[in-house]
Amino acid sequence: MYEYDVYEQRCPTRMVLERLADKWVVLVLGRLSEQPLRFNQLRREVQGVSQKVLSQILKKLERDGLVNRRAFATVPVTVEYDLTPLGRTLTAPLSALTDWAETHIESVLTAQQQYDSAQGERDAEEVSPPPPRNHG
Amino acid sequence: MYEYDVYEQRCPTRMVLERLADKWVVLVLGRLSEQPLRFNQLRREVQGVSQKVLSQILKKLERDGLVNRRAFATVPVTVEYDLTPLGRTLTAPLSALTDWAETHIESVLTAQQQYDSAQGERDAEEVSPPPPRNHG
DNA sequence: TTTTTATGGTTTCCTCTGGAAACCAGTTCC
DNA sequence: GGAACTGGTTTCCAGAGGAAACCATAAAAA
Repeated sequence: MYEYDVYEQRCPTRMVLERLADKWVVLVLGRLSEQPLRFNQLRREVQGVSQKVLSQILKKLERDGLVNRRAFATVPVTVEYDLTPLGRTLTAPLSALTDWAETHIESVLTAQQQYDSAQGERDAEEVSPPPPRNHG
Repeated sequence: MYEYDVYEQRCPTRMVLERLADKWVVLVLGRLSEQPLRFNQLRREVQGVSQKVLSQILKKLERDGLVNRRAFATVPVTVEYDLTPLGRTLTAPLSALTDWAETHIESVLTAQQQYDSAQGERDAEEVSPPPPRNHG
């Protein structure tokens, strides 16, 4: 509806897409969709995130209204993160992505092997002779 | 199935997710899902991509078996890109992402404004008194 | 004739982000 | 007296991304 279009460079929706289309964001929101987690729990679950990036991401997600941050006055301070109702509406779309990765990984690996092994043939690249249509 | 898990750092599915969870990849595949496009057509449609990044992405997507590249021996060479059957299985999951961005953009913008205007209050941050559970 | 436009890229340069690791404050465990 | 836990911030460096130039070729425009 309206004039929003992610393909336009300055559209706010583009900013949102840039936030979501990030490997760490997908993984963090995926874990939080299962249960609330604390900072270091998240860090261990999402293998490979640095502390810096994780805290940056959580801050941005909180600002976007996708993640909720609660601090408890325990001995070492306890901070718990969980999804907001808005963040929950992302669970299905994002898990569709990770699901796709896990179900089609074999096809992708096969394609990569074929591509790599056909390297020599592409060096003698053959272009199709007939022009498809004019382009001006 | 099996032992694939995107949350493990060295899992091949993680590599695939890293390819998909990229703003340019989402936009490129989104346009190609509508119709085959040539290089410069894509460049104009996906506003903001540099030529370098676009060619890098198309090469990787071709290697992953998601995109098909065909060259025609026209006067200036014509190169056409379109989705493979495997790439087509990504159309629904990816358009779910862009659709989310366009339908929830208002909520996100509102959340950002609230977050920014409540900046002063968070400087005097109040932690919840009761500890939720022990953590060791 | 010279300039401009188009094709599809590659290469160079520079900035900005991401990752690794150190550091910080406070308390409990050994 | 350290070591380890909590949740981060800061520093430093390498690598990725964006802007722009460059490449070859040909048609169209001036």
